[in-house]
Amino acid sequence: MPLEIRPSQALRLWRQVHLDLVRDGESDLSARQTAILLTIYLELPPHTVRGLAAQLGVTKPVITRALDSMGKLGLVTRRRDETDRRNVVIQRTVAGALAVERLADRVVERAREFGAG
Amino acid sequence: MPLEIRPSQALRLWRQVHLDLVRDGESDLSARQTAILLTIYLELPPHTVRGLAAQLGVTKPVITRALDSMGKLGLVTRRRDETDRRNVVIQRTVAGALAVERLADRVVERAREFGAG
DNA sequence: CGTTAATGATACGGGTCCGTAACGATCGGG
DNA sequence: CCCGATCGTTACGGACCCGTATCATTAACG
Repeated sequence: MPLEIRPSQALRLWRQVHLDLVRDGESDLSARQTAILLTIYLELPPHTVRGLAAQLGVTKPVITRALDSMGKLGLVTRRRDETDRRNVVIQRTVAGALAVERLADRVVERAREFGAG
Repeated sequence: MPLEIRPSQALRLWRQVHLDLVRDGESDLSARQTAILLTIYLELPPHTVRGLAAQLGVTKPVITRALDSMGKLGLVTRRRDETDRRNVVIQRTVAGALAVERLADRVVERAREFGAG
């Protein structure tokens, strides 16, 4: 059972959530960072720098830097893979899970406000 | 009749659309710019720098610069208000309307793909 | 008029992000 | 054992964005 949504509803939803993010000062995350964060929290582990770069279609430094900044915010953590020490495994954090959950609630909340548009 | 959407659906939708934007290189727009663009195309004109700044809760230079860059991309245009030449009226463009429409279709398309999640 | 208020644009210093290229660490196969 | 391949990181130069402060232009009003 697909999720039915009209173009005008989609646009109003997109605008309102972005307005919320800007106003609450949570617009620190770029589109890339958002995609990375949600991939980490929605897709099955393990997540590596290379894997994320491939999924997003960007270069590895982009992932490394995004992990740096999101790590500073406490949203993710890195750990060396002991079975193959070349790899780095990206791990979730409590703060990151909360941030993702907050975003979901925001979208759900704003969607509910919109009647037939 | 509100738009019913579950948190997990919201997150998958948010992730997938952001992934699309990143992969197609349309992630040039920051969260602020997205909010500005959609405000211009969804809310009733006229739009001024000051009005947009107030709606977003940001300073005027943010709007000026966003209009500069979005103007370079052809998404919006500025015109002096002849009745009060201090004001600048932000106007829509064909390219901007197409970009907004494309975003809407993207969201609708991705939403449709998601079953009960 | 002249003064005050308001609008949008600009200058500046600081921060972040980008892609390319190079690097050190680690694995694996001959 | 060593050499190539792979992984993630860092260096570099350039571009963009931010907020504060300031500016020129225009309007409003005494």
